[in-house]
Amino acid sequence: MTMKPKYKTKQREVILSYIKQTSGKHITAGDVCDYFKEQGTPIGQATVYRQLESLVDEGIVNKYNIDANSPACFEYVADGEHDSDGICFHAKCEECGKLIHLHCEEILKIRDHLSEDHGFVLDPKRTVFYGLCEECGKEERSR
Amino acid sequence: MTMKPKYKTKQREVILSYIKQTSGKHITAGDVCDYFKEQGTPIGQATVYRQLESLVDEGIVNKYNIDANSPACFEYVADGEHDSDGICFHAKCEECGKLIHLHCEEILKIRDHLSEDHGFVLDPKRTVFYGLCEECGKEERSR
DNA sequence: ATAATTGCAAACACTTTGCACCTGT
DNA sequence: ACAGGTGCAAAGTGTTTGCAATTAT
Repeated sequence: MTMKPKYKTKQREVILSYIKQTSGKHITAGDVCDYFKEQGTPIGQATVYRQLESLVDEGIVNKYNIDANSPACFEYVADGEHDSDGICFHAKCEECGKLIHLHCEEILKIRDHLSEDHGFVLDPKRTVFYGLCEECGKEERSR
Repeated sequence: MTMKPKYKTKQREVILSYIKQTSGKHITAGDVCDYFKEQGTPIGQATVYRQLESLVDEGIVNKYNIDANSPACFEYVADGEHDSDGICFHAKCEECGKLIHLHCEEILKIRDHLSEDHGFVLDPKRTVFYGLCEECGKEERSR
């Protein structure tokens, strides 16, 4: 993984540029296709999937599988977070969809535990903690 | 959720019984279909999906969406664990696809941390740790 | 020149649905 | 009797793939 693309194509450029524009939001492969179709410069869906895949491999974009049967979400990795050795984890609220960035130390302990006791090398780029955020958790409890 | 089924059918009985037998393992809807086909008592896949769905609604079975593009996994909720908030976490190897069950205590700490320090209520059913398993991690390093 | 990328359409895998028939109550 | 369940086949989704044409180096 993390292999560089060989050629710099028009499609790659505009897809990356679009995904940068939408920083902070989650977009799906379909969103990308739709966007370029609307722009009058459609890109084949196979290309979109392939480019997104390689952007993920390169660590430029994160991919989240929210759940089976809903399309995968992609999100630009904020500048500065690249290659940061996985200091940033993400937690996503299942209720409101909010994405929380976890930069804290504690989280790293789980990584060490998995590594030491289970021999499992955790990949923070791909791992998302799902659950309920503070607000939504409160609502849930008050019901 | 947690609505009771109306009728007690043959299919429901045997599906539940099979899923109890496989406690501790993850099985897919396809596994269930295959099993009964091999037994010479096939059950329509629509029925399997529908019954699994209601077992999940009833809290008798847990469903895990490991990732898009691989089938959903089902697992019998061990007696006594019902409603117990789920003690089992999962780690999936990005390389070989192996799924590891994490039943250990340590993992629960992350849950407490997220809850106490971030107000985030982690959902173990939905959360999957991605990374490299022991074997694949070794291979990676030896390259 | 030649290796990679594109894009179409077809293939795929998993899951859901429509509907006529069967079963449990 | 009749609500509910079954099972087939068909439709739906999201994603991947084969391959000939195109493009970047």
